[in-house]
This record gives sequence, C-alpha cells and structure tokens, in this order.
Amino acid sequence: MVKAIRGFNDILPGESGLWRWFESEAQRVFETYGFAEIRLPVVEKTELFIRGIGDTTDIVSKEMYTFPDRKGESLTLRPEGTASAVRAYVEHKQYTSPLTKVYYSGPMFRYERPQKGRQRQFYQIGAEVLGDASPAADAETIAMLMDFFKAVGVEGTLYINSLGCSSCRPVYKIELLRFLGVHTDELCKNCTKRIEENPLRALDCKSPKCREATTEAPSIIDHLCLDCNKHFDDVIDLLNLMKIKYHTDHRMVRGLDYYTRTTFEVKAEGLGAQDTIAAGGRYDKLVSELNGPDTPCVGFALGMERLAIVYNSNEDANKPAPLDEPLIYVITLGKAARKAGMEIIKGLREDGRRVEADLMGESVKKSMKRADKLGAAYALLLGDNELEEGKITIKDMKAAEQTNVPLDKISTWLAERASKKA
RNA sequence: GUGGGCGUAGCUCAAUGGUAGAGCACCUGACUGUGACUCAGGAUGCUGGGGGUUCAAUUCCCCUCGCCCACCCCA
Repeated sequence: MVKAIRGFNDILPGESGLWRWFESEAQRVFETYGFAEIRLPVVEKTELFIRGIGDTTDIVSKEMYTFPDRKGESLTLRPEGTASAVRAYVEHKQYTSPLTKVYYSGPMFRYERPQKGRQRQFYQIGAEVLGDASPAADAETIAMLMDFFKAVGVEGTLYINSLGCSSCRPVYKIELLRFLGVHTDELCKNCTKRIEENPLRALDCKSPKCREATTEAPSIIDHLCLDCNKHFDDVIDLLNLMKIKYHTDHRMVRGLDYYTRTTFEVKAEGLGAQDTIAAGGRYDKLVSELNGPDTPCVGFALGMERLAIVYNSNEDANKPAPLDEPLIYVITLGKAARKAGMEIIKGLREDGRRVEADLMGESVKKSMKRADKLGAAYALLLGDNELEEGKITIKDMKAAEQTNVPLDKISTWLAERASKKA
C-alpha cells in the first residue's frame, strides 16, 4: 500500500468543513479590517528565504525542502508566507500605493520531526500590513487576530514584547552578551553555542537551568531607544483602549531574523508543548532587505491544525452555521420511475435544493436507511403506483408522515413546508 | 538530529509461549414499497514488515518501517 509521506496528512471529508469554516471566518473578519486576499506560490527561489528569514535560523539551516529544478535552479517549498508576500509586494511595486493589507492561507512546509501540533505540511492563515509604521497598525493587527479567535470561539492568551530596532538592539545585545559571558557555565550547552549567533534566544530557552541563569539578565525593554520605547508604549495604550488583554513577556524572542520592535504570540491550552497558535510582529527592514523601498510592516500567521486541536477540545467553541438547505433523498423503483426521477432531481437541483438519490436501484428499505444516515429531511418515493397517478410520495423523515403530491407541485409543496416551519 | 512509548478487524481496544476476541461500524433477515428502536444471524485479520530463539511466537530477542509524545524548533 502506498501511504502518504511522514508529516503529510490528509484532511478527510469529516474534518475539511471545519477548515473551510476557519478560512471563511478569517476572510470575513479580515475583510472588515480592509484586508484583501493574496494567493502566493508554494514554491519560491531558495534565495528568497535565505535572504528573508536569515541563513542562520533553524528554519533555513535545517528545515527547508530545497531541491534543484530541471535546470538546476535551487527551489524551496515555502516554510512560511511573509517572505513571499513581501516578494510579491516588491515585484509588483505595490508600494506605489500608500498602504497594502493582504491575507493568505495555505500549506507551508518544514522538515521537522512530527509531533502534536506539528507536521511537515501544515496550514497557516496569515496577514500582513505593508507600509504603516504606526503603533496603531500593530494594535489593529493584533485586534484583528483576537477578533478572529473570538469568531471561532477559541480562547487564546496574548503575549507581547518589543525587540527594538537596528539602533537599540545591538546595544542591548552587547549588554546581554556581557551578562551571559559571566554566566556561561550556568547555561545549557545549546545556549552556550547560541551565544554567538543569536544570544537573545538564550532568554526563551526552556531549560530550567537557563531560566534560572537568566532571571537577572538585562531586559530588552529597559534598553529600547526613545522611539522604540514610545512605539511600544503606544501599542500598549491602544490595546488597553480596545480592552484587549495581554501579558508582556520580555523573554519572548523570535526565531526569524526579520522581526523588529513589536512581537506577539497567542498561546492556548490543550496543545502540549506546541502551544503557540499564532505569532507575529513588526518587520521594518524586510522589504528593503529584499530590494524594495524602506517599508515598515506588521503581520502574523496562525497555525490551522493547532487551531483545530484547540477548537475540538473546547466545548464552548462556536459552531459553523449548519447547512440550512434541507436534504432531499429521492428513491425510485423500476426503470420508468428512475427515468422520471432523473428529471425531477434535475429540476429540484436547478431550484437550488440539496438532493441526493438512490441511483443504484437498491431496496426501499436500504434507501430509507441511507436517507436517514444522511440526515435527509424528506424522502421522495417514486414507483409504479405513483407514476400511474402522476404523483410522488413525500415522506417527512422527522415527523414520519407521508403524503402524495402531484409531480409538478413538488417544489411548491416543499416551499410551503419550509415557510410553515420558519 | 536525540530520547521514550506504541503498532492486533474499517474504528476503539482486549488476550495468551499452543496459529485471536469484544464494543461500535458494516451486511443479511424478522418487515417481498418505508429509516430511527428491538431481535436473530453474518463477514472481516499475512496480530506493520524481516530475521532469530523455540516442538510451537501475536506473545520473548534483534533489525526495519510507521505512528504518537517529548527534546530541539516553531504556527
């Protein structure tokens, strides 16, 4: 048997509706904030991610699906969406308009060991604001994300931090390095190695040893420059104003190089170790890094399978609106009836009704059983008896009552029924 | 990449060194043109794959593959 490859999962019919609903709720909420959908390629030149995400990051250095195409060019299955969104922004010179707000959803790929809430092909919904430096853009983006969680009825806890900018972060880094230098012995060996490439990461190491060692470490928040500090305060003020609850977490650091200033994460219960369902922040340098004009941006991405896990473990989660079009199940007996039935079915569908039919000529008993399984509101029965009279038997499955209705009156009968019930 | 756990029917899971069972689902009938409830019956397994120990392995040992969880990393 050929199986799907590791970390690549099917989303079966029973679950796909939930995913579609997440996407449609995201669409609904995001569009009220003035975002428009962008559809991006799944494969990009490898160079885009090396330059965009940073070649020392774990994602780029060991988690990408990279391969040469038939001409030998190095391509990569996208591990995230922001780099592509920015590439498209620069490529299509969208900066000629003052502000671009886009959202996207789709599969991302990272070669990691699968575990709960983590697979190799995973789905993200993301949003990016390109061309707005204001704290209001950060706050609004966060508000939109929290609105989305509310829309699907999922509880998340918001954490925010600031990583400073190119003028204050290096100063802080030196300060932090000085501290870590003194405490090198107390760090886990992972972090001792990390000091060189990204010392900030030592702050959010899970090892109790490191947590202990860094409790007295200098905080980024105390080292922000005037502008960054004001920006952070303004974001906080706006969140307060909008009554959005948050925790500041000065240890929260990013694995992707492009982040500056505001960063945030939403965590949820029930996910095990992978408890972040959404993460994002400001990235003011990425556009210029990818050869566009200096363009400040904010964005986030949320993980759909993690969202689904939290959603499914939460009794209070909002439910997708059920299909309001009642299902009609048509049962025909005999050749003549089947022929006549086809026409009736076609007519009903043209009226926009949801119709399924027994086309295999099974017994009435079996067909009724099937109608019941499918949750049909009505079963229509057409056999020789009915054909002779030019009528059809309509059974209301729930009420367990049936009546005969002339063939040309089926639609009006159903419509009357519906209006009576409503 | 590292560690731990687990692979038995479509699903959830039992069992024993002597070649496997339950519940759910499925199918058939009681009801020859009527579902749900009931009752009676039925089918289903290379016990993940390979090797070893043994008279005998689903059970014990080794390898391998897969899944899960954790580390790592991240959404």
